[in-house]
Amino acid sequence: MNLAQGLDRFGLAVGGAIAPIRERLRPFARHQRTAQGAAAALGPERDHLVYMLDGHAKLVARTPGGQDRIVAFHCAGDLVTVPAAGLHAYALAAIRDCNLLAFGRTELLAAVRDDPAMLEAVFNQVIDGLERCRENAVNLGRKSASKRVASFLLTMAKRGGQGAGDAPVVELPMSRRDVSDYLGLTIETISRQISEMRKLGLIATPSRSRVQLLDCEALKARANHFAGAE
Amino acid sequence: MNLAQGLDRFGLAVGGAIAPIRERLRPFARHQRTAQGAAAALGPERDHLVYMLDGHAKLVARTPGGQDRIVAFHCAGDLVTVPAAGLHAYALAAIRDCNLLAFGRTELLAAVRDDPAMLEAVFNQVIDGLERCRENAVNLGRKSASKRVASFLLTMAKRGGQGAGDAPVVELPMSRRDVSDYLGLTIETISRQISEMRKLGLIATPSRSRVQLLDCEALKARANHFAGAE
DNA sequence: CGGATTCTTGAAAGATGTCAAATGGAGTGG
DNA sequence: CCACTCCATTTGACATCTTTCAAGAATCCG
Repeated sequence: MNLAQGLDRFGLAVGGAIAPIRERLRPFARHQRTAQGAAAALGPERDHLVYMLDGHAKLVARTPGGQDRIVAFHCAGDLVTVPAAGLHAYALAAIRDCNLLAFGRTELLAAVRDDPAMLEAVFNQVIDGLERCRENAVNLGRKSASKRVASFLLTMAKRGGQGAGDAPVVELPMSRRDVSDYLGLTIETISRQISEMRKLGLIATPSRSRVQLLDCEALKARANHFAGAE
Repeated sequence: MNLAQGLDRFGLAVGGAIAPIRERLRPFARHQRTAQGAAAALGPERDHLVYMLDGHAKLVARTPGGQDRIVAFHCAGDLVTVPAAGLHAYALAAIRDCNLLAFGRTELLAAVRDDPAMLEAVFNQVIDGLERCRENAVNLGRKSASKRVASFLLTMAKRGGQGAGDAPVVELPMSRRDVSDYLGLTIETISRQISEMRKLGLIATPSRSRVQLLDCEALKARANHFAGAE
């Protein structure tokens, strides 16, 4: 997804006109290019909102123990809320090269305050982020690894939009390590789950970073665990 | 915490004047009294924002499998974002009798749009909710039960504000079942953790719903697990 | 005071984590 | 274009932790 399309998503919710929006926001934002593997340069002392023009990124929380936990994955068009350093230090790290627009929380609000449609778009995106975080929390609270991984694949498929009808191919730009840090499992467990699903014929793995969902219904059943105890 | 104090929190962020705020919001809100054990009557078809005047509540996500997972606990002064029914059906259920102000997402935005301070207060509260959800997600992603429970107690202590200096007493208005649904553990595991911490002298349990934190530093160490692998 | 619910404790089974080694793919250089 | 090397991923065996199932104790409420 390119810059124009990225802004388009933002623009659609707002009401259409793309160029004017970008121009309005520019004075309040810092445009930033972040190379794969690097973290966006945001001061740790206050909240930020980052609009992703391009690329893929992960929001990482570093625990006091020094371990990294991934809180969210984001792609072009997302507005990412990056908390100031509190109990955990947060960083937005690029999985693939990224172009970002970084706002201070207060500044973004000031920028969109006078434009009701724009304000609503920002509000909606923040709430979207909250709802995704909640879905993630629900997923993490379920114990079994099989449900977490199946649910993860389905979520990525929905967001990726590679909806090739019956058997969509999902791009996983992040490493197994990232997936494990996101799902609260080890890379070995992830790998075992992937293998098991492949043996069961639920998925195929054409390449290291690609997964094809062969049987979405069965995956949903695996994720939701109908009927039985959860 | 009573109604005035509840609004006060909201009011403080806004800039002080309490009565006018309540009056301004009233036309857009539905005031609702929810008895202990009951769920707030919110239509499932759209997002809501609920301001808690009073009481304690839990935000529950019902999975397709029919199991309940608790996504957040809330008390007076909180602005709770309640998502429309999607993958999970959400409900705001009262742990103790509650007085609520329920807004549609769009209506609340319309109500505060013209008041910059008010708008910022709402924005802040939504982002607060997001950040708490993230902290929770980080906590859930950590494997060990001891860390989850220790972290939970510390979080509740910070929010409860019963800061009796060295050994704060934390009120846990929710049942063990609720805690287990929140932390993704079984009630037995919760109970065992509580017992172990008591044996270690980290906490005392004056009553079923009260926990006294005898050694906060040790609890923090237990929660964060300094140095060693996480 | 008594019943019922909630919480606690115990023992065994299952699942995931840990450690170690082998495999395979991706990219590099010849 | 092919071979080689490196590193992420996969697989295996075992230890550990949580769940499960079952029973007993404590607390709350009427």
